[in-house]
This record gives sequence, structure tokens and C-alpha cells, in this order.
Amino acid sequence: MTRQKIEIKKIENLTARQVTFSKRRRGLFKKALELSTLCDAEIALIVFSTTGKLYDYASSSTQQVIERHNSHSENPQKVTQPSVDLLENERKRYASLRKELEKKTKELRYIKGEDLQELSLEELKQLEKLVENSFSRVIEFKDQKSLKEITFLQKKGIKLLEDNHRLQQKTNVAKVGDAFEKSLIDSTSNNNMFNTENSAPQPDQDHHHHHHHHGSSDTTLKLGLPFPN
Amino acid sequence: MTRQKIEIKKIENLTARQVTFSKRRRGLFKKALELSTLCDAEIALIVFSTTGKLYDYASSSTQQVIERHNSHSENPQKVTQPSVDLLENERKRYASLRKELEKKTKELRYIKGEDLQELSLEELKQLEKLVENSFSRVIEFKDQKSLKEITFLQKKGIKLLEDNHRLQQKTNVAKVGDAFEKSLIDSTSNNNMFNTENSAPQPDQDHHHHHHHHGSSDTTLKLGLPFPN
DNA sequence: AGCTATTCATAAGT
DNA sequence: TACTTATGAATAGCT
Repeated sequence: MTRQKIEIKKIENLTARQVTFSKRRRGLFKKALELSTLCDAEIALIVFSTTGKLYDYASSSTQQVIERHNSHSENPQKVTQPSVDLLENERKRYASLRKELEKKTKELRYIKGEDLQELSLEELKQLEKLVENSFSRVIEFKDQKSLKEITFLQKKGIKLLEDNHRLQQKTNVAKVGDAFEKSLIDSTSNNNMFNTENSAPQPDQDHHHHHHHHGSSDTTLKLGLPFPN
Repeated sequence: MTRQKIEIKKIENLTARQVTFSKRRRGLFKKALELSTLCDAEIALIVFSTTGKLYDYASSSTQQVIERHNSHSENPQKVTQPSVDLLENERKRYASLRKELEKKTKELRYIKGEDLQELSLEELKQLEKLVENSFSRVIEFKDQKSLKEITFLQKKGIKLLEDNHRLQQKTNVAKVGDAFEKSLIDSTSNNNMFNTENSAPQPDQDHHHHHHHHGSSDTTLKLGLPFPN
């Protein structure tokens, strides 16, 4: 049942969020009532759900508490009035955007293998295909890129080698050059001595030797730069 | 210590009341914060102590929530005009949401194996791990679910078989019963003749039936769309 | 909507 | 006012 203390951050699962909202809202209002009763305090509590529904409580009247609040903190009632329509419009734009965002968030969760209990078997199969497809694309692309970079480094190595040769002949410093040449020929790939800037990623030596067991907790959830959470 | 559940009525002892006020006020504000965070709700909480001191909390700004409250509950006489600040605020919220949406969209594209040329080799490797992990999770979950449904159908089949036996003995109609039993034994899975109620999940082989799920209703309905690939 | 195992809040005491 | 602790209350995860 209550197996774990939950982290206080937005609940992504819609139904879970609605359930929690309902439960905790009741709890909160109860606590507010108790405080005002026990300690004779004047309290107003206003809650809007994500769906825009209003819940409020006030020990006296909400309006009264609000007025008291306004006069307490000097609050010059703004008389400037951008039309209500304008504001409404802004809110609608916001709402629709949020809907879109929630859809994407949900999709992202599914595709990362979360909230799967919400899906039917048929949907799971679709999802499997999708993810499998992604997986092969990523692997293929990565391998291509690996190859490209290796080739690039090799060419660069050869060029440096030639330059070095020319330099040797000019300056007539043969010994050092020979040593350098030898090291390049012996190992072309795991030698990063020409990788002066670390802007060039390392070639991948062991393509498929780092497979994970599934269920391993979410080290994978946080991708570094490209996906800043 | 907490030996008795206290009665909810005004605490007459002044110091006890003050102590309780202090403790419970903190608790109440904490709960309000948690609710707004967990459930993405907009909350304003205003508390005046008996001594007249003001404490307030609001997930956005108190004024904003109050204005929203005023416009929600028809209160035309007292309607505070939507302030310029409010509109400004709304626009900022929109902008930040949009930013978030763009980020998620990008992440989704990467994870689906699109726009990969934008990523470095290192990032591609991270992505590969992530997707691989997702893949295993989806597969594992799907297989679990498959197994569950199969087991469920088998049990149901057995139960019906037993019922049928009893029925046979009562009605003494042996021939039809035998035939039925035989068909059940021969094929337990692709036979849906005992699926009298459509409350039973279908086995895998049945590709084009419409499924049903327990908790979440409509997220799954449009799943075809989010994974259009 | 219920039901518990847990976590959390807090009354009373120091 | 702050800390402690035993106890009651709230609630997360399941059905």
C-alpha cells in the first residue's frame, strides 16, 4: 500500500494526479477548518484544479478575507483594464498549449517504458514496434558516425604523418620522426594524440558489448546535453 | 504524548492556542504547497491570526489567484479589473510553456530516431542506451501482460469445463457435452466460444478486436495517433 | 470508491 | 521557541 514516500513534484500520470488531488484537497480543507476553529483564525483558501474548477473555503466569507488581505498589504487596486476578453483569450491559448504538452509528456513516458500498465496488449505491441524501430535507427546512425570519425581520424593521421615526413627532411631530425611514425602505424584507432581539441568524439571500439539488463533503474532517463530534462 | 485526539473547538488556553496555531499553520502551508506542486493546481491561502498577523501563500501570486477567484464566482460589483500585470503574467506563462513544449518535442524526435545528425557520437551512445532500456521494458511488460491474459483465459476455460460437466450430469446429455469438452481440450486459446461476456480479454491471436482497460479511459483510445509511425 | 501499510503531523511533555 | 516521542491522521498504492 503506502509503500514509499513520494517525491513532491508534479504527478505525470493523469488519473493518479486526479485521485491525489481529490484526496489531498479534502485533507487540506479539513486542516484549514480545524486551524480556524481551534485557533480562532480567519482563513481563506482558494484552489483551482488544472481543469479550472474552483474550490474554496473561508472561515468567514472569502470576499471578506480577501478584502482584509488587500487592505493589509497596501494594494492599490489596479484600475487599468485590459479587456477581459483579451485575458480570456490568453488563457485559452495557454490551456491548449498545455494540453499539447501533456500529450507529448505522456507519449514520452510511454516510449521510455513508463506507465505501461495503462496500455492494452495491442497498444503495447504497437509501442514495441515503434521503440524497436527507434532502436535500430539509433544504432545504425551511431555506427555510421563512428565509422566516419574513425576514417576521418585515420586520414588526419596520415596527413600528419606526411607533413611530419616533409618536416623531417627539411629540418633533418630523423629519429623523433621515425618513432612517431611507428606509433601511428601500429595503432590507428585508439591513439588520440592528434585529437588536440576534444571536439572530436572517440571512436567506438566495442559496439555491442554494453547491453543492459532491463528493469535497471533509470540511469538512462537522464540524457546529458541533448535532453536537458 | 499525543495521548488524546483533541476535540475540534476553540482552544481556550492562550499559550496552548498560540503553540497549536504555529504548528498547524506550518503544516497547513506545507500541505498547500505539496498539493499545488503534485497536482499542478493554483492555490492561494490567506491566514490571519487572532492577533491580526497575516500569513499567506500562493502557488502563483496571491493577487492573481484572487482575481481569478473573483472572475470565476460572478461578482460583478466587486470585480477587480484584470490588471496589466495579470495579462503580462499570462503571457509569460505561455512563453515558458511553449519553451517546454519545444524541448519535449525535440527529445521525442531524437528518441524516435529522427534528427540524429544533430547529435554527437557520445550523445548517440547515451541515446542508444536509453532506447535499448525502453525497448526491454516494453517487451518485458508486454510479455507479462500476454501471460496474464492467457492464464486468465485458461482458468476461465477450465471453470466452464467443470460447469459443463456438472450440467451434463444433471441433464444427462452426454454426447453434446463430450464434443464440447473435446474442443476445449484440443485448443484452449483460439477458441472464444466460452467468452460469453465481453469482459474477458482476448488472446493474442485476435488482432482486430477492440480492447478495454481498467483505470484510464481515454488515454489509450487515441494511442494510434501518438505513435503514427 | 474502499482498504491497509506506511509515512506524516502533531499533542503533550521537556 | 525548539526538540522529542508516542499517537492519531493522512494518504500512496492496490483493488
